[in-house]
Amino acid sequence: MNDTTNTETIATSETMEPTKPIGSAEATTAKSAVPTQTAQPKPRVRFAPSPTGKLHVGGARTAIYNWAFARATGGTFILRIDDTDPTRSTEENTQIILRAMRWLGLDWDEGPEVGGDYGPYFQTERVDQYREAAERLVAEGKAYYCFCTPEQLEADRAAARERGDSFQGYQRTCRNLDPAEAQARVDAGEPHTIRIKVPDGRGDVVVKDAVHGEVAFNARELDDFIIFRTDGTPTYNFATVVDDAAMGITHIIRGDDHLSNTPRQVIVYEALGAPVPIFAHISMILGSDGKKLSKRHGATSVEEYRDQGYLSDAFVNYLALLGWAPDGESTVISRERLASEFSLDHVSKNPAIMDPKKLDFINAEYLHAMDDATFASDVIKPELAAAGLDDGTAHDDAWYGLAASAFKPRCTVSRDVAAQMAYLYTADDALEYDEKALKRWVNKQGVPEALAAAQEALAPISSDSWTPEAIEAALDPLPANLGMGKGKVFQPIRVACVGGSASPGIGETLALLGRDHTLARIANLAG
RNA sequence: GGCCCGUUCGUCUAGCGGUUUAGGACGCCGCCCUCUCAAGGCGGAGAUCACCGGUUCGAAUCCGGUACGGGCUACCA
Repeated sequence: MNDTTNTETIATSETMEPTKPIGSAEATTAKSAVPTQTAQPKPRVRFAPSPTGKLHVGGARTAIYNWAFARATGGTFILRIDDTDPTRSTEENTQIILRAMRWLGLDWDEGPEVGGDYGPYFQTERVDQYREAAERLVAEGKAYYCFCTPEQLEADRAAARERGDSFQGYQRTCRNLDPAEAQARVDAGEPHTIRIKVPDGRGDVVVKDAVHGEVAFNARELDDFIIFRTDGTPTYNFATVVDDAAMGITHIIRGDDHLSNTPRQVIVYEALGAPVPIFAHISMILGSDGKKLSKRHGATSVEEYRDQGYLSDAFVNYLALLGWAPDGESTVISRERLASEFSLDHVSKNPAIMDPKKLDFINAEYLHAMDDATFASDVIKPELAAAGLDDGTAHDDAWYGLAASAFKPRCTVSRDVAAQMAYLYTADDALEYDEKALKRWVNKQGVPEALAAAQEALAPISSDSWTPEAIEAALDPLPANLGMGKGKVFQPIRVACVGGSASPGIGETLALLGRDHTLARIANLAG
């Protein structure tokens, strides 16, 4: 019956008309519209995660590329939840994924919570469509019932292996069963699956891929794979295609672990009579050892990165550039640029190793680019609150602004800030001193004199004029007066006030600490 | 086993037959700034473009093979 004996490229970009749902408003208006051949249909892309776990970095990058492609081309970005695996899919995971998508700032035009003309957007709610499509294919002779048991299949496979056959797939045992007889067995309740029929004489299946070019597969290597299981549920390779066809998806951007499955899916598109989309298979993200990213390598889910204090913009920036480059120069690229310049032809083919150091660098760039007021309100206050140090009312805006300018350049990740500011919130007599700092700077000759001199110089400054400038002006003459180096004088003061040898400039540090705490702490150490 | 994909500094990449002594960024090292730690400025090391053959006047760039890595080959997605 199928005699398309050709070796043509089938996955051409031809007419990529989205199949509009019957009766939709657009479908009726489209009919009356003047036929414009030149109008390039807007791309429709989708991100279709399975809620079998959290959103991991690889999935996040796939989502970012889909989103960016849609935005850059004026297309539509669809979020669909592929929850056909009932044993592993959970509602909780769905929520985690939606939350992660929102945190990443990847707004979807159609999908859960926003709806759309091509819904529903959960595969479990579309099962009728899969059933209907499968039965239609059976009726048209493009698919058939298979009564082989798993044991039988396993035995066939083993036998093929024994024989040394290069093909170890399904032997097409049930392919030529008489349709009427098969139907009778089905009606009698015999357990069965439904398999797609790879057309006889089908030449090479050529997958048109925006990042890999054209990839040819010999159709004879393709299995008559199962599209419906014995339990009446559709398999991934079938459900996805039915959905993508029904939703009018024009470009499928996904992980390259799917590349080998693509010719099978192309067979389904053809059986369905649907246009074959353009594919873009992007590489995987690997851990530092070049192996698949896993817990061993550190954080793998986007929520872990969020919790560690990475900025959404920076995270998206980093992931976007892991495998895509607008040019050879840009390292920091705004979301706006990503959304306007992204293109599939600059996506690299090779797997990318996740580099936490570079993520840190980019995050720091974003942090440092914030103005002080924003850093204070968006980073310092929430972080201090989360650490239980300050509910945001302990100081006035000027103080938080000063803290921002003092600590901002010292942070690479938001969460750094609370740890760095902790000494500003401990009780004066509970301050812990770093052993090495004490040894190196405090237990030295001349230090008691220096601390006493500092106290004397600072005491006259009133709380009202306790500013970095005033403090520095007061302390500045001390080294010369004491005949000591600056470090010899300032470091003991620093250790006395913060407990360690690292902090922002002495003026800023003491200003943030406040007059009373400063004098008390110096007195404590001078003892 | 079969089929498919990939391979440029440690890492992410630019490069699409001559303009390349292979460019940028992270990281690393050094110098400057400096009261510490950062930040910032300047500079440096770092890639025989996996390997072997071929095409060409000329190849990182095109072709073939090899090696190594990865994927698919499931009634997983």
